[in-house]
Amino acid sequence: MNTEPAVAITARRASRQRTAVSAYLTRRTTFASAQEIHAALRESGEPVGLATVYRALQAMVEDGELDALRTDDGETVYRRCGTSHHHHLVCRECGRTVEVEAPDVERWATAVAAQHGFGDVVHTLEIFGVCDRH
Amino acid sequence: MNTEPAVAITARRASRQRTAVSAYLTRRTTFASAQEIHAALRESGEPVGLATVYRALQAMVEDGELDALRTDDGETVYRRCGTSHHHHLVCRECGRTVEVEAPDVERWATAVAAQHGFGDVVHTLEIFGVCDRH
DNA sequence: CCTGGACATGAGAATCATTATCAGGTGGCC
DNA sequence: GGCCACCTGATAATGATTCTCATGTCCAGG
Ligand SMILES: [Mn+2]
Ligand SMILES: [Mn+2]
Ligand SMILES: [Zn+2]
Ligand SMILES: [Zn+2]
Repeated sequence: MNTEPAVAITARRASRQRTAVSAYLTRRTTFASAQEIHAALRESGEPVGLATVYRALQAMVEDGELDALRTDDGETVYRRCGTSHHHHLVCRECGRTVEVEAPDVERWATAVAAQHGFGDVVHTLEIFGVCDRH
Repeated sequence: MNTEPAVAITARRASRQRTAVSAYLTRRTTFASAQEIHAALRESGEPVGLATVYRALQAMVEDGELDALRTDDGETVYRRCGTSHHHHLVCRECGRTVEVEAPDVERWATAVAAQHGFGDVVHTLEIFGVCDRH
């Protein structure tokens, strides 16, 4: 009989590059794009190939270590976030980000979907504004 | 003295092409991408340049005639929508879309932003699921 | 420790949606 | 009809992301 898991658990291997990307996002508190991370690491003397940055970010998102969101100018940005479901309040000026929870909204989203006969529901919710440091 | 408005009011001129794009989105009930619209119009024998499709969509969004949203595979899709503020419940399988209003969520978003000292707030909220025709 | 081989890296090419160019067309007020 | 600001569309450019593939390197087993 087959004792293998249906989907192989992707074994990640340690490397200087992945560590560098991960460490960068630990230091950083705002969302950052792959390009930005690539430039910053190169700057700081620990160069990592751009493709590798993309791969590292992708892996970390899959592993639930990072949240990703697409800016309206088409870049995907990443941030180390808490593991429980939450949304973001982001400053357009400085990028300052607050994680917010919204149980009422979660309930509302589920309920309105059910009312219209929709199942298997997910939602996206982000709030953008200007923080009080401006 | 200067009697001109600070920003010129963009005068839109009528054209077969704009009419075709507009009409297509009136017929259609689900979100559609520029590429899709371009192909459909060519198919139906009223060809419109791709750049023109993009320009028409852009203008209609500016004029508040269309809602636009970015799919997670990076395409922007457009839909003729109601003019009052609302959000979307979209079927992943067939694209069926329901416009939903959520005054509680609006209030919550404003309140949570204010609590954290954020002003000039906007938010995005979309719900995706699978509708009951599947 | 050693080693095989699966996994990772990175330079560069490819992809693909979108935007910019620019030469030629046209709607609409006079 | 004529002017001309605006519009069109073929094509090139852009830019983020992904793919390729030859080369490097973890690390589980031995
Ligand atoms: Mn987060
Ligand atoms: Mn809408
Ligand atoms: Zn700020
Ligand atoms: Zn459906």
